[in-house]
Amino acid sequence: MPNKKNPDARATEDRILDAAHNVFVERGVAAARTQEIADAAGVNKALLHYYYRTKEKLADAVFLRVAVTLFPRLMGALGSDLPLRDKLRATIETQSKALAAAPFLPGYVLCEMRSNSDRLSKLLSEAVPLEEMRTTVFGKLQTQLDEEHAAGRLRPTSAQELVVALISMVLFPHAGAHMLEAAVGLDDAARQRLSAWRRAELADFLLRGFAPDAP
Amino acid sequence: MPNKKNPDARATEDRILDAAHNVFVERGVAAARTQEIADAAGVNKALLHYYYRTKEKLADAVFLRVAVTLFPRLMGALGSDLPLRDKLRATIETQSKALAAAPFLPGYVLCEMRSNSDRLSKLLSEAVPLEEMRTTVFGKLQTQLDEEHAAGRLRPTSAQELVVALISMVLFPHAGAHMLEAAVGLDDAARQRLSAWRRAELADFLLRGFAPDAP
DNA sequence: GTCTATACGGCGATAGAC
DNA sequence: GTCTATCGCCGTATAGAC
Repeated sequence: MPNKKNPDARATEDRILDAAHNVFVERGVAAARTQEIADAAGVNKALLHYYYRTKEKLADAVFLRVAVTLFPRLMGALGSDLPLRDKLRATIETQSKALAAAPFLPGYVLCEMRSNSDRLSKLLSEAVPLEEMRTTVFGKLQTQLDEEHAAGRLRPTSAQELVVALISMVLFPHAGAHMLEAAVGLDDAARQRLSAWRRAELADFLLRGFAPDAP
Repeated sequence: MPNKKNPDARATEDRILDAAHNVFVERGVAAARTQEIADAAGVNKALLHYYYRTKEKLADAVFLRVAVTLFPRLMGALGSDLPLRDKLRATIETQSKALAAAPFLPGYVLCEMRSNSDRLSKLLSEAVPLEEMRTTVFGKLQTQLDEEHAAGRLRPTSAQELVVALISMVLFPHAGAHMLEAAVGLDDAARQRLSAWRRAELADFLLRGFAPDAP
């Protein structure tokens, strides 16, 4: 609630959050310095304390905002009522667009969850109904996969298996960008070509992969 | 070279390196505390300085030992003279075995390279002939892919594309273990099932994926 | 080579004025 | 709500004895 001293206090809190987001995503929370965040937000360190109490709580706020955006987006696409192929294409398309806008988010989420999985997953599960969404989404998807199997178009396939394959191929080239650049020379241009390929081909690629042997 | 004070000085240096390895892999370098490393090695903090001067140099030593082990292992399998399908299977098999022994290494490498890619990739490229290995390995692989294409068994496929797909599907379930656990409920048991599936099926899965459309 | 003890610096947190 | 100033801790680095 703005007061007379600053009619736009909300904006400050948000500027801090945005600044923290940028610094945390770039450096990782552990290596990030609160001073750098304050500078980026154009405020004093003391204000971070005023709004967020501690660096950890600030990190939680940043993480939560990201996760609460990304997770439902993924689940929404996977849980739609589209037929299987369209659903895969839609999911890949949403993810690709999100990645084009923020290519480093997956790496950030991955790295932070790696060292703080307990705290962060608890945090996330308090904000969104993780379990419920998973059960309904995966339930529906599994039914589709079973139908495709019955129709002879897929081998027996678990929804989890398919989703992990999809996520791996979509996120890893970005999450592991630096690693892949060193290991296989995957530069920016190549990554963009790969992204274009995924949007056009990945759904069918996966369906071929899970298709039964030709008789 | 051991002296009379400690006939086994080399062992101390190695114990420190191993302890640092464990702590760095678990916490990430930025969040790791030298005290914890010293404790784990059963020595005093001062000895870390004696052998490695700074925490950063110690981190470099740990990273380098890991990277120098993993990278040639991958390239060795990919650069062998086996026919395509066997080569893929062999690569997957080596990687799977390495992952079974050290499931968290990919996440460690990924996260460290994420915030220190310049320093670390320079370090790595001074220790192993990155470029050369890549060119020969990818050259040979590309030839194989071209032959398969000419024989009508594959669509036009770039070696990089194939290798990135392979690495993504093998490493991501481990590197992003915590993230995937939260997002899709992938627990230890499921991860093991997935690993078994990869060893048995992934090579053929990829080959089907890159196969041409049925006529 | 290994230890004890300490110096040094920086970061997160906070008090208090405005 | 925002700032200046400062505290207190903790981690790294180092000196020096053995």
